[in-house]
Amino acid sequence: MFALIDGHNFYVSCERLFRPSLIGVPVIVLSNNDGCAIARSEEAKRLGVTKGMPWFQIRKELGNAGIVALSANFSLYGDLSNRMMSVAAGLGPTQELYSIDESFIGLDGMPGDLTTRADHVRHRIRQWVGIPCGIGIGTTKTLAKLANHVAKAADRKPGSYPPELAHVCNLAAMSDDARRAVLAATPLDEIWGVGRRLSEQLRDAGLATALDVACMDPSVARSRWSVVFERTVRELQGISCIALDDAPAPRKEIASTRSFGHPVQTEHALAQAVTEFVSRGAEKLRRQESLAGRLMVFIHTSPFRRGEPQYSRSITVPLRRPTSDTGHRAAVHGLHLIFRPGLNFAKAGVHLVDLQPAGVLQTELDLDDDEGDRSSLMLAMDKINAKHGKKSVFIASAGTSERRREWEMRQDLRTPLYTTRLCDIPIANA
DNA sequence: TCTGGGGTCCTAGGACCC
DNA sequence: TCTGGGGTCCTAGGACCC
Repeated sequence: MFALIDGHNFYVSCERLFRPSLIGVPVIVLSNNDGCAIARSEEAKRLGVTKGMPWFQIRKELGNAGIVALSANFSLYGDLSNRMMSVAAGLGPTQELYSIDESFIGLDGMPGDLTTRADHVRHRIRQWVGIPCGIGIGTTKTLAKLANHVAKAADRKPGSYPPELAHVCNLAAMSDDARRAVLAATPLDEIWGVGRRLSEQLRDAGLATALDVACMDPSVARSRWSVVFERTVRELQGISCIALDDAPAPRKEIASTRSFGHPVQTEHALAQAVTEFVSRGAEKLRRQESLAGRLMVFIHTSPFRRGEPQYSRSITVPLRRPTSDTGHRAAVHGLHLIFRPGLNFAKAGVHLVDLQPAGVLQTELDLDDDEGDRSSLMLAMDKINAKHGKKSVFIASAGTSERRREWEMRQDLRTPLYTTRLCDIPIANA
């Protein structure tokens, strides 16, 4: 038995916690670079702001609708997520942190009425952390996910589902008929694992609802589509195929990529950006105690600028030996091999791949090592940055603040780091 | 003028090697 | 006349998730 807890319009709820004046107002949170809407309040959704809608388009179409737009404040969301998840953990014996605003809870062996218990946890999160949540319960993760959707829709779209399913929806506690009715009222694209493409194909095949998928023959799902979809069908039938993952394996790949605030033409500016991406990736690498065996660099122009020449290339560079060194020059060398002058570059990034645990690396004789062992330097950097704030020390070739504006992203509308930076903590006046 | 970032998994073609 | 098969690596792209 599984529960899925999620925070409603999570980023918007985090912002409203510290600015109650935003309650009842259409609010959106923008992606990095203030590009497009990644979170929307209910009011903003009702105005017609769609998922991923570009900010310039929102302004053009809804400029005078009173929408408040904010730049993403991931330090704030991450901190509130930790608080929410630690309270959510009280629902059952095991927990999987699925995303910043969602968590699966394993409920096997829990005595008593799970619906009531879930409702208590929901209220506790609301009271202790301040984030409104919904909870879905089912015998498989896919059903718990679907139940979570029902809990949300029953509250917000009157008539979509029976109103008593709002906030907490326990599919496992329903009669077979009631559960079938819920599945029959759920459209294809609300099924976990069924995206835009697959739901199109399923519609063409004559299916319309989650109930239709649940009634499919799994072997047909497999032969006509894929093993992944077969698993989805079985999960909807109540056969658990996806286990709770409460101890996730270390990442297989670490990416650090950014769109630029302005088009970038020079190799010099790209090299600064790429250098910064490597340091960011290497920090994450050290945090999970891994080393990268290879590194991939890519650059590309903006696919949205139709009239302009397009260019997109990537290159994978093997590292002389696995490393998590912030200052690694391989990315800059790779960049040099794929760079072409005379283009407006819109985005670049670095993927660290072939990750392996740092512990098992055999030491070698450093007969021709040009960099030497810099692990203590990295340790010192991480400590300084942890104590004095991000980027207190950094690689100079990533550019100093004066000269990096050329590629740095726009983020003009960010709220303070209310909970993670001392000088940003709000002061309440008595 | 202005369109995110970070993941996983899968597929496919070409180069290269034996 | 008749021109293999299997493997790896690299690059590229698509589908899905949040």
